[in-house]
Amino acid sequence: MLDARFVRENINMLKKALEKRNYDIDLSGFLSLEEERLALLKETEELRNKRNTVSEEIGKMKRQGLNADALVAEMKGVSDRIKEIDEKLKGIEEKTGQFLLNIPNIPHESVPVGKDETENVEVRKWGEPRTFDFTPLNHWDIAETLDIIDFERGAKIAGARFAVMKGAGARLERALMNLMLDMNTSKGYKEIFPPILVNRESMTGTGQLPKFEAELFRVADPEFYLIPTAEVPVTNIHRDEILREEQLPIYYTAYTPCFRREAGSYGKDVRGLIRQHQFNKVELVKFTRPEDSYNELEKLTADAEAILQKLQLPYRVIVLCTGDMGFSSAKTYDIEVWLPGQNRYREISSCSNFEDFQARRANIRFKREGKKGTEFVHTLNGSGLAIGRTLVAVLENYQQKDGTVVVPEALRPYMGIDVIK
RNA sequence: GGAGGGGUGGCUGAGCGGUUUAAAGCGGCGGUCUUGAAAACCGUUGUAGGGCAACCUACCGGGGGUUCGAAUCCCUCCCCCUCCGCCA
Repeated sequence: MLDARFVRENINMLKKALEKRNYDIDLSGFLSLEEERLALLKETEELRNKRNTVSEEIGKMKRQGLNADALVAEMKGVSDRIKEIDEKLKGIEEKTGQFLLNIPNIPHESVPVGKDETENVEVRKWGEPRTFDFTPLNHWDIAETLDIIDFERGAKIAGARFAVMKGAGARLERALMNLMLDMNTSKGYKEIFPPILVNRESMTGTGQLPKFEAELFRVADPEFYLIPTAEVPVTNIHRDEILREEQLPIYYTAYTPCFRREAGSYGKDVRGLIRQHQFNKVELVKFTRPEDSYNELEKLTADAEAILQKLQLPYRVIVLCTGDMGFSSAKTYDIEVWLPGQNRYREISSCSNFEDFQARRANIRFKREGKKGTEFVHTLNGSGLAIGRTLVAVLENYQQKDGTVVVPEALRPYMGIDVIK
């Protein structure tokens, strides 16, 4: 969310930013609403001031046994007027609040301008895609032969976009989770295991609500939302808190299952593990001082990359252009891993700096040493990494001609075997 | 699921319709004293919005109501604690 005063004072800059992001939002109504709101605010505050002083006076008179009926009658009128104005204010604030909640973040100046994903820019590449002396298979074919992922039974038990992991498949899922958490915690990230059902306030705090309700699973009674990413519960750990400067930066890492409706993705990635309603992910979350956040974004991205390097999986890093960025983000790097079965790079991690966008919504502030007042922290997060997609990458990159899969060196202590057969 | 108790400033904890602009203590910060520290003593101590200076307004779990006036009374929702029941 952007600050109302900021929007008021930077309306032209905001217009340009929205154009770059392909957002068509009419800003003209906002300014007049704000004008009305501030005028009403001034009026009600003046009336309250009058009521406060006169009410005190009435109290004094009554204690002295004097008659205060005239003042009481007058204040009755003042109170009615206050009520009337507050009613109007509430209506206006409802409108401006909704308006602000639906404005996306402003892209950082270093983000390339572009209309959609075709204009994202590659930043770097790591590793050489392996050359095969046979035609590499898709992971679902590999998995079927090895009997380690069961899509049919996943569909029977739950539905489309669900899978059952079996034997070495289940073990591989767990091995990846442990490797990632071990690597992240060794770099100073504190391990968190949060609730995966959360309330409405938390979803609003990180920006999923109110705009993206259709992409979430919801439990009806009592009402909860299933998290689409650990970003939600972990960022909300510090909702409505004032942190001390010396606590920053805070690094958290969390494994959680993630749940996504994938509404509107019909026909996309219908086969395999790439796009599931339920998937596992290890997440990295940071809270930083504003002046540190872009440096921390580079470090966070590098920490996610380190896992792919450890697994010897080729990847590239791209910076998302203004037209392809997420709603809450000011800058996003996607890490894409090489998938021989699809002969292309696929997203395996998304690392973003939200600046103070989430912090303002979730009211996460900090106090500088020896300075008056508070400031919003900057929040960042990134996958480190999506486990299901990493498993796909391992299967496809380490497959052999005979249908078996070599276990990457780094995973052997966790798997207890060298080859999945 | 049943019964009861409770949510007040960084923490503990009073207040239960108008000298409370939220008492007191602890903690924090500044000062006096001291070679230094501790103790003692004095002062200070939240957040947000509006004017951006004095100042004003709001905030005692959230929302609504009664009243000239609400932390205090009423309604409603949420959360926490204790006991019973059930149960990983």
